[in-house]
Amino acid sequence: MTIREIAQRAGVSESAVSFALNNRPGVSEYTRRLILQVAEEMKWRPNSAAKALGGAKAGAIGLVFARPAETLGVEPFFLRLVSGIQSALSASSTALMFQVVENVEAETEIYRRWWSERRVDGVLVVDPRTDDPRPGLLAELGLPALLIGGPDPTGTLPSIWADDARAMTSIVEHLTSLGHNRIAHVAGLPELVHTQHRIEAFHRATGAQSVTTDYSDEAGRRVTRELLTAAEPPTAIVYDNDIMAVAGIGAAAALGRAVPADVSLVAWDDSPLCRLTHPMLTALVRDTYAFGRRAAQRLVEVMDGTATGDLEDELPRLTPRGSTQE
Amino acid sequence: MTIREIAQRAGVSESAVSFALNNRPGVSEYTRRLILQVAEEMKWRPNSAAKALGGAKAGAIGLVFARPAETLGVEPFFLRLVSGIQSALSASSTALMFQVVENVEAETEIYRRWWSERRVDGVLVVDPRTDDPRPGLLAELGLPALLIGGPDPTGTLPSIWADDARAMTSIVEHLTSLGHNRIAHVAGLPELVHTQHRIEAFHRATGAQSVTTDYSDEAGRRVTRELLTAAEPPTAIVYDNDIMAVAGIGAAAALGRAVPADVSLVAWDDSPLCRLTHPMLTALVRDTYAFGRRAAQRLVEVMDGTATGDLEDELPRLTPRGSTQE
DNA sequence: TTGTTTGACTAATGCGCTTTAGTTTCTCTA
DNA sequence: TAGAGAAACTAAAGCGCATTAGTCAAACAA
Repeated sequence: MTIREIAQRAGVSESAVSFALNNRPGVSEYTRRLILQVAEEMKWRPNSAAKALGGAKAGAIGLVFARPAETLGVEPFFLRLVSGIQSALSASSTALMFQVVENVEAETEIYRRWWSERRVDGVLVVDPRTDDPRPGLLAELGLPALLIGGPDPTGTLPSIWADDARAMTSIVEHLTSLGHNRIAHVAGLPELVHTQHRIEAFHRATGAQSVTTDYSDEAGRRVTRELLTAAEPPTAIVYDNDIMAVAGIGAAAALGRAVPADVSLVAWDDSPLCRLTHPMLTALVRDTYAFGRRAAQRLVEVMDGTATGDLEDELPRLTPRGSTQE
Repeated sequence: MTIREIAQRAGVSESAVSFALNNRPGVSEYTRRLILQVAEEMKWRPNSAAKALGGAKAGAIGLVFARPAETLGVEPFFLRLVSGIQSALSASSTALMFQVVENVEAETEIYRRWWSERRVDGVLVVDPRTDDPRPGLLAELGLPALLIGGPDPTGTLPSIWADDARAMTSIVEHLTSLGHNRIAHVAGLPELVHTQHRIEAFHRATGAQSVTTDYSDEAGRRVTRELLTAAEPPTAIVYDNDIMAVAGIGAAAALGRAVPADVSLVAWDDSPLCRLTHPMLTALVRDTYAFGRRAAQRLVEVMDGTATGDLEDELPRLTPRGSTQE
């Protein structure tokens, strides 16, 4: 199935076919229709390699997740994000190259490889970090990129982000409006920028310090136990992901504390997990699918130069369920 | 960074460079080393499009997940599998094209597209079904494929599979050895082949019928409630995934039934979820990472013709925890 | 009528690589 | 020492497409 066969069948030159298929001037309306019809009949599809070779476009974007193997894949976040990304990509029939690696170093290596092999036209970068080597590298390589999850502290890459600080403020406000004044925050990985934002916003709103963790259920359990057995235990706890919140609800039960009577719990990020507990977990809901979709759209715009700078996504909203009260 | 520049720098022809870089005969050892050194210095990487265009190999394999948007991504299965696949692929520097779609029809469309655009050299197919349109299509297209999760009922595609029937038997044996004789099985989607295998094995071992569901927490809760409030409630329940088992443990608690004193529960597939409950869930553990790895290796072998037919993976093993007893 | 412009189309080139067909040099054998 | 054969290397073609530079005829202006 090549362009040449179409040309033969239609009795025109290869160039005419190329013009017709790409909606370029140079063929009459009649010939264009004829060619399109023949191509349709033959179920022709452009060979992506040939296209990429000539036009210098790969027709694909890349996404890398850097996670240690053991923390892989508890969160529904990924699939939703990927799924949203693809919903935007399918319009421009762009493919997604996806890779899971152990750490950020491996991630940068993938970027180098993809770009030098011209496998992708751009990449989506997730989980911005403090002292992140990726923006610098990507700028140096000239590989178009969009940072998902926060304005680039170095100001190098364009980004799309949700306002974690305001979201944290809204959680704290919800809790204080319920009468809580001793609130704790079980944060995630300290090296992530959005963790910093949450911690700072939490500090501004409550004056209290957060505890950082590795997002694991184990950490959620341990920190909850420590908090609840302290001299002045908090009356409300905010967890940076759903896994820790679920672990926390278990730890509270094991200590004989009633949720929400003795302590209220809030999970950052909703998932079916939050509805599996008793009581169900109050959660901060984000539309990750839509987020991924918008991110991909924005990357496409960045790639063809029609957009630069940062784009703020909609604010996550709190969905109160049984785990908060008082 | 093209092969031509390397040729110029090294003072040889482009062909010589190509021979050297691909370890083909036709250049002396001395020249080969020289060329490799120059390539190394210039940090050259082959342009994947050019390579694909000439050699008709895309250097990538494909993986499609067909899931309705709302059931996306609670399971850790996916990232683990992908991660394992990539660990095998990185050796041959093959890329992974990944796509999430709504249903099997969309999945077949992706296969058509990928193959006609020559974006992939082969695909991994997951979740074999009864009346599955995919093996037929893939055979017709001539797109190399490996079925993950069960021998192809039509005998068309080579596959890699774990023995679900024997695994089910081992679970039932474990439960009967604990003294249980009224066992129920909350199965997953009835159209999946492995569900059928489990149901049949369960029937052979116990004489009882299974209940099929959509894997959701909601279904797990509902079925558990129905089972436990029946005239002769089971003393043990086997769930086809972890989500339903967790929902089940909640439903049992809501009905005032103690686990494992009143009813024992077993989850098919382990995950951190199973350790979040009280008591922790006895689970059937599979090494999904290794499974993915082996699957990718096998697909590579299938693609270059060194392997055909089915490959049985290791048997999942039961890890008893607090939820089974008596 | 002649020259110019425009539209429709074709020929030819190149993208970066692999591969086949040649060419040259060197080594071995009789 | 001539001839054959192998080894090392080069030249050239081709993969499928996009793109640029032509070609040719019809339509237009002077």
